[in-house]
Formats: sequence, C-alpha cells, structure tokens
Amino acid sequence: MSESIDHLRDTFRATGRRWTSQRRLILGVLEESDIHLDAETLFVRAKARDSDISLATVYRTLGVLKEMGLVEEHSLGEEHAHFEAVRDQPHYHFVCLGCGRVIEFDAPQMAQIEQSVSKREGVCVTDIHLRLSGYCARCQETMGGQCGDQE
Amino acid sequence: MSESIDHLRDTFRATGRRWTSQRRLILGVLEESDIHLDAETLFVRAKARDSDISLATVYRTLGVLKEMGLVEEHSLGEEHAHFEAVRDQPHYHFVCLGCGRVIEFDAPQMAQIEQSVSKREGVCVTDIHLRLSGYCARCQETMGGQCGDQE
DNA sequence: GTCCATGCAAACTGTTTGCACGCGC
DNA sequence: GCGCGTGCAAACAGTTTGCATGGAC
Repeated sequence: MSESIDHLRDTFRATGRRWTSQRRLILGVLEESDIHLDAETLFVRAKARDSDISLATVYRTLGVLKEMGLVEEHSLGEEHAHFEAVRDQPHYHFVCLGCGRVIEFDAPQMAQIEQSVSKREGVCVTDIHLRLSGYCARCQETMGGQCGDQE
Repeated sequence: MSESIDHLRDTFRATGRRWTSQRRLILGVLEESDIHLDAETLFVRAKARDSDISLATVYRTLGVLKEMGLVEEHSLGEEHAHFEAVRDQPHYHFVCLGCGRVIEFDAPQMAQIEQSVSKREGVCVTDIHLRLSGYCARCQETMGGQCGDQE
C-alpha cells in the first residue's frame, strides 16, 4: 500500500476493474491507518467521509483487494476477521489476551519449518498463518506477573 | 482424551459439573473420531445415537470441555471452527486448499520462535496457532505440479 | 429438593447475495 | 450505451441465549 494512488489506479484498470470513488476511499482509509482493522471499523471510518457508502461495498472491495494481493485477511481474535495491507516481507502476530494489542514480529525459523514439512509430507506450502497469544508486558504487570497459570 | 471415561467422570464431579448422558455421548463421539470435527459433524454423529440431543448442547458442552482444557478450537478453514481432543505434545496443522485434508506436524523450532519473541517483546506466550496452507502431494499431481502460482 | 444442564426457538454477529439503479469506461 | 459496481435489504451460516422443563446430586 506504499505505492502511489495513481499506480493503484493503473493496476485496477489493467485488470479490467473500475476505479470508483468508493474503492479510492477504502484504499485511503487503509493507507492512513496501517494497523489491523476489521471490516466494521473500516466501514465506520469510510462512512465518516462518505455517508452513503455501504458495508456490503466494504466487504466486496476487501474481497477484490485480497484477489489483487493488496490486503491479507487474518483471524486475530477468534471472532471476526481483520485485514491488513500487504507489506514486503512476511510477518506474524502476537495478540495480547488482556488488552487486545497486536505485536508484529518476524521469525526466520519459519522457513526451516516450512521446508521440513514440505519435504517430509510432500506438500507445497502457499501460505503461513502464525499467531501467538498471551499477555503483553503491560498486562503482566497489572496482573502481578504470574503468567501461564491464568485460564 | 486417552484417559478412561471413569477418570473423566471424576474430573467433572470434582469441578462441580454434572455427568450427564449428553456429555458422556459427546465425549464418546470425540474419542472414537480423533480427527478434527466441526460442531455440526459432531452434532450429527451424536444425534445418530440420541436423536433428542440438540446443537445448543453440543456447543455448550464444547465450551465446557474447552474450559477444562480437554479440547482445543482451531480455525482450520477460514469459515467455521474445528475442535480436537487435546493431546500430549503441541502440534500444528497443514490444510490442503484442494481437498481440505489436514496434516498434523510438530515443529521443534517453534520453541525458539516463542522464546525469542518473549524475550524481545517482554510478552508471555500462552498459546500458539500455526497453520500452513497449500496443496498436498495428491492435489499437486492432479494440477500438473505447478505450485505457488495458483491464487 | 436444589440447581445445573438441556431442548427448543429465537436472537445475534459477521458476512454474502439478489436486484434495480448509477456511474466508469 | 454497455456492463460492472453500488446501496439497500434480505438471506445466510455459525454460534449464543432466554426460558421453562428435567435430571444429577
């Protein structure tokens, strides 16, 4: 999502998709809030600027952007999906069960894991979802430091 | 779920929960189909033996079993949840996008990843969800072997 | 007898879809 | 002008919940 809006317009055109005001708006919202949003939040922020936009359009646009490889869908909490603009290198998520904070991290060891599974099982891996959950430093403090024994 | 039914009954009693025929039935179904089931499938199999059992009870029982640490919930496909009996060592999942087959694997490198994230970010990890997706050996054959370039 | 667990149906959440209209091309 | 994209509302899937009855203890 770091490429210019003009370049995106061309990408849309090149794939026979239309460059509509709603799609521009949704891309704008995604661009300026580079965190993980759910569809509802994205909808609210878009609606603040164009009160006529509908939630269905948000979902349909997110579907198109996924097809185009511009956004990824994650199930960060267990509930509803979150979306994020695709970045250069892959990265993974830690989700705090206390405050919901999301921390991103890289894990070079994933390449080994992927390789060894591919070789051992003869499969071909196209996608990796890794999510750690637990408690962030701040939430551990407010809980008294015991970790792992809460359920 | 390898412990005997009697031991489970005691665990229920000890935590002030009642040992009902429905819970026994659901545990029985889980035990003899040690794969990953969704709530609906579990419901159908249970209903085959007790036509009065309700889907709500299946969900409520799965909730209790999760609380007790006896089953885990996974989002294997992107759609609905899957449940599986908790085993000794942690393990992860590969899901085939072609046929839906689920392959389990272990990944000792996960311990390093967990440690390095914990140390670097000061977080405490209580749970790890790792899911690879792609195409299994069989599905790659029927597709002609090209891997990674399908959407 | 007490009170948790159940069955039923209705509610609810997140997401998708059918249809007529509108706008990008 | 053609046809995709949109708004709206209704449909949908999976899951949860309120309430009265029934069964475990």
